[in-house]
Amino acid sequence: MSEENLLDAIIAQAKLSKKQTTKQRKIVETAVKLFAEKGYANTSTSEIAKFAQVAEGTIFRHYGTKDNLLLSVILPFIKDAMPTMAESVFSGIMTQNTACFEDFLRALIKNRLLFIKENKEIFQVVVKELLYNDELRKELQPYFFENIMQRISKVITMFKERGELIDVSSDTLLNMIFNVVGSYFVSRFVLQLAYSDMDEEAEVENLVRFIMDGIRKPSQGM
Amino acid sequence: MSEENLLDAIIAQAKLSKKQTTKQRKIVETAVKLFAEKGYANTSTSEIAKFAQVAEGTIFRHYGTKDNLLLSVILPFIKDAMPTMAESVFSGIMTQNTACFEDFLRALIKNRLLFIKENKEIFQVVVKELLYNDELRKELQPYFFENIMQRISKVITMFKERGELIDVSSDTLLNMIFNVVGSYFVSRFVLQLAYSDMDEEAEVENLVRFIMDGIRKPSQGM
Amino acid sequence: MSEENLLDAIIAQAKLSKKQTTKQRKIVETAVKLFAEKGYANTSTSEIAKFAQVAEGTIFRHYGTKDNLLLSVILPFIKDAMPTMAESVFSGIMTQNTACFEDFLRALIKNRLLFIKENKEIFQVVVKELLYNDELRKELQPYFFENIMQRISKVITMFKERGELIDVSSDTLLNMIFNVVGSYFVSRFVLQLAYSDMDEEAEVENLVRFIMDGIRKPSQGM
Amino acid sequence: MSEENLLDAIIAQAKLSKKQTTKQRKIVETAVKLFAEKGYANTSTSEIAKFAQVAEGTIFRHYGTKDNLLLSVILPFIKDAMPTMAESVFSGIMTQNTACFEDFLRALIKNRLLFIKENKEIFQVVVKELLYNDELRKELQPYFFENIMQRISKVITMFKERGELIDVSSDTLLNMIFNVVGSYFVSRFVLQLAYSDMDEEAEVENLVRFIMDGIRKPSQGM
DNA sequence: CATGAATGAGCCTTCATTCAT
DNA sequence: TATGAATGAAGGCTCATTCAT
Repeated sequence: MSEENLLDAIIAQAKLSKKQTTKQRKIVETAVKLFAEKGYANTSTSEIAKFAQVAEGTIFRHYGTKDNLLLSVILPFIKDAMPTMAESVFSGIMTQNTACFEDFLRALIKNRLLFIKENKEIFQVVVKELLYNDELRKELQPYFFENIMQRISKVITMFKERGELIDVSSDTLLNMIFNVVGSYFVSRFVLQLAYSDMDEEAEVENLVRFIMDGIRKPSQGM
Repeated sequence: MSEENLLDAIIAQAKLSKKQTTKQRKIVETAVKLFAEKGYANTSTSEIAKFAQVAEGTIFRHYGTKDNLLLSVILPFIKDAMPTMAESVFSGIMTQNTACFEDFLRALIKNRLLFIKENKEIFQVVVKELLYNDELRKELQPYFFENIMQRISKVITMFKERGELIDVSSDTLLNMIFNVVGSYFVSRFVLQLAYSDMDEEAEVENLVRFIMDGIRKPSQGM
Repeated sequence: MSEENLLDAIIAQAKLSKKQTTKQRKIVETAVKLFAEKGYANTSTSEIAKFAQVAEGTIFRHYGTKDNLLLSVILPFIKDAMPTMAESVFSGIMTQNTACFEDFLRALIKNRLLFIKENKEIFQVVVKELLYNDELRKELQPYFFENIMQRISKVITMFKERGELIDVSSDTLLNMIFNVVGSYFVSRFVLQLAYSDMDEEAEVENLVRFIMDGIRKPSQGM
Repeated sequence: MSEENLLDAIIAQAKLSKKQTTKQRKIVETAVKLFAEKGYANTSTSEIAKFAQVAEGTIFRHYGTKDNLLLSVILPFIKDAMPTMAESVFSGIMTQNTACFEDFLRALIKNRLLFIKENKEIFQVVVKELLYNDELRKELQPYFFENIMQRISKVITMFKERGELIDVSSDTLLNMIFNVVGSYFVSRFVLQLAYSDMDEEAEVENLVRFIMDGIRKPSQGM
């Protein structure tokens, strides 16, 4: 889980992923499902092999180690989570419908919600392992900050300059937003708490509103 | 991790814990530390025995199974986290300084922050295992909701009736608050992200402010 | 030792046994020897592995559990002990040389004696475990009665109708015969008591004579 | 299970048994029950301690080892089984009602049946362990032969001289009788097979008749 | 005499990984 | 490339036995 540089791994991964055989795809799919269900540590390679209808040796022929299989599950997701967010999301979102920060926030949340809904199981794996596996977290953290956080940070700074946001450091603002949105995703898709009776649209709206305005009732007379 | 009722386990545990040996204490302490560091699944009983300077058999004489050792680590924390919160916190807080919901919220956060700071490692274990271990989560959830959530929910309802909070269901309000505060605790004590340059006092104040007022700058003229 | 049906186990076993590895054969051979020598409960899998010159894991790759290894030793013997006896023995014996019950009995004893002499060690294991292991006995008993006892019972009934045997229920007759023959096999092959100075031929003859005529000296004058 | 001489053990045992505390009796009673139920090898000392409501240490204070506890269970039974049989049975029986061997045999069987019925569980333990435990068997065998077999052998010889029994060596006769009677006891009290619908009286009578006369129907005309 | 905490060797089993086919 | 038999280290757990109290 440690050795070398993560980016190298990503690149190596990319190379391999070109010629993915049917069996390889089956292996990764099965691994995702099982890791999501029971966690990486509680899933054995023999189990993966059985459900993927593949010999156990085949897994190791392609991925070398179980750790590496985990990376092969997680990295493409991370790779996708970031640049997608970066490119299509930002530039795309920023230009048109984003008269104000609230619009940007709403668009961002909707965009990520869609992405995660389509990758629910991998999201579960990533969150669980990021929390559980210190090594992995340490490796991914800097990469994560540089790509996502900084980018959003810039947007926030921009809107702050426009005077739309309160006078708190951009990092702090970013953090608050990230926490609220992140904990929403986690409790919904990982913990799978069914607390709310709102529909999704309303939930997003509520999230946005909460972030923008908090919970205090505006004094009537004003 | 499944069988039986959790409350029974708690009771049984309480009974046993009366005559705790020095070795028993040592075992639990070591288990907490190692579980926090590397997670339950990645910590072996032989490792615990080694660091606790105890024969491996001794662990099983007292706790029967590794699973049960985990419970012996987690349950006292849970038991403390809830009633303490319930009693001392609520009644104590509610009477004096709680002219408004904001004061209640601030007191609550400070109180729990103190508690978690004093039990940092166990908190890590609890969070990690709650996320990682589905069985455990399912067992603890109802117990958790009934004790904590409902109680806070009542307070929220009360303040809503006083007209201090926006017109959103108490459950939703509770959730939003819980997410913000919870994710603060998690990212600070579990993920150990050192994002902020604020001191603790300021962080709490910022949290309270964020929950109450959001991030939108009040329009100047108003 | 309990779950499921024994016949299923036999069938599953049969399927697996098609492609038996050299190592597998070695494992079973060693297991038979050691179980016979010291009993199932006093033989460790590591010991079996050592003597079979196999990694301990190999045992479990093929047999899953120690219990299952025992079954893999016992079941083929049982399977062979019964149908063989049933078919070849009965029909074979019955037709030609069996003018009377005595001839049938003699042929049966000789046939089984041969079989057990060729499977002495497994016979020891079976007897010991059948006596020692209640679960196993309960599982095997019905199977045993239906296949062996009933079949012999029919023969006995037939000869009774011919008027060759005394007027006692067939079951009781069967039991007496089985006890005499069985205890002969057990004391000779399991307890390994060397009481007799007769040769085998004479022993069988004595057995037959005893069963047929008892020990009372015929009154001279008659 | 091996060291030293068995007779010494018996004597030592006798000494101890004089001042048997309540706890000691409880321990032996429990041990008998559990050994009978699940076999020596599958019964743990902690289990015995639990059911006997005694600390585990207490068992070892009195009996030193688990092996020795087994001996403490078995030896008194053996000691009783033999002399009792020897004295009261033989001399007692022989004089009065034993006009013929059949009477002697009947009396002997009835006497032992009574004894075993009163010591059913210990009998189970003895039989199972004698079969399972080679060491134990080797130790007890000579002792057994010298005390029981020889004594009965003399009686048989006597009746042979009277011309009541067929011309087969006394040892062989003894063996045949022992096998029939023994296997009856074992299948009834150890295997607990409920094959027969006769009452006990009839069963004994049948046993005697079988031993004396076999199963062949006497030819009518003679 | 009785206790029960403590021990550590040994047990059965799992599992990631290797390698000959 | 794919297989699956084989491995052996490591894991959780049991148990007879010891010993301080």
